[in-house]
Amino acid sequence: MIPKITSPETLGQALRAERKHKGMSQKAVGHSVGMEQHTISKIEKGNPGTELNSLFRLLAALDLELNIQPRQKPAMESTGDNW
Amino acid sequence: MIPKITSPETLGQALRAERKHKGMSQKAVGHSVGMEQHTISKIEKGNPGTELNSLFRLLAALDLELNIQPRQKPAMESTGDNW
DNA sequence: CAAAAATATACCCGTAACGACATAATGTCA
DNA sequence: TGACATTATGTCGTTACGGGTATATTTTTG
Repeated sequence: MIPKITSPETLGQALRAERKHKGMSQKAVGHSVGMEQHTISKIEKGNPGTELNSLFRLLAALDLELNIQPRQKPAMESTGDNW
Repeated sequence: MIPKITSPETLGQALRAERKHKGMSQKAVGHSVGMEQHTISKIEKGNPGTELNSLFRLLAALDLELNIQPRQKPAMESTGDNW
C-alpha cells in the first residue's frame, strides 16, 4: 500500500519491501554494490544518519530511482495502531 | 523536465528547483526546520555525505515527500529525437 | 525439532556531517 | 555603481556513519 515516504523510517520500510519483492537478501544486495550487510540493515531500520551515498548505492542495487512530489494528505497513520 | 533522481547531485538539483519554485532562500528554508544555511547549500550542491535526517527535514520545509519507482529507460535525452 | 540462512547488534577506527559562527564570492536591483 | 540579499566556503567541536569483523537473535526450511 505504498507508504508515504516522509522519514527515514518509511523510506526504510519501502526499501525493504522492494528488496523482498525482488527476493534478495541484505547481503546479496549490499555486496552487489560494495556495501556491508549491516549497513543495509540499518538503512531499512530507519537510521536517520544514513548518508545519501549509501541510499543511492542501495537504490542502484535494486534498480530503483527517486522522485519528489508535493506532500499528500496527512493520511491517517498506520503502524499497526488501531486507535 | 523532471530529472531522474539517481544520485546526490540530481537530488540536489531537484531540491533547489523546488525551493526556487517556492521563492524561498536557503536561509529561510533551513531556519524553518532548524538547519543552517550552509547545510542546505551543501545538499543542493550534491554532497554525498548528507544524512537522511537532513534530507527529510529539508523535504518537510518544502512540503515535499519522496517516492521510489523502478528505474526508467536509460533515457536517451531530450529534444524530440525520434530515433 | 535441528540446521542453516538471514537479519540485528556490537566494537574499533578513520572520516566527515552538522551546528554555530564567520567570511568570501555572487547575484539582484534601484 | 553601490547597498543588500543570497549562496559558497571555512574552522572548530561534537557526534556518528560506514567498513571491517564478529556475534547474537530471528526466520526459514527440511
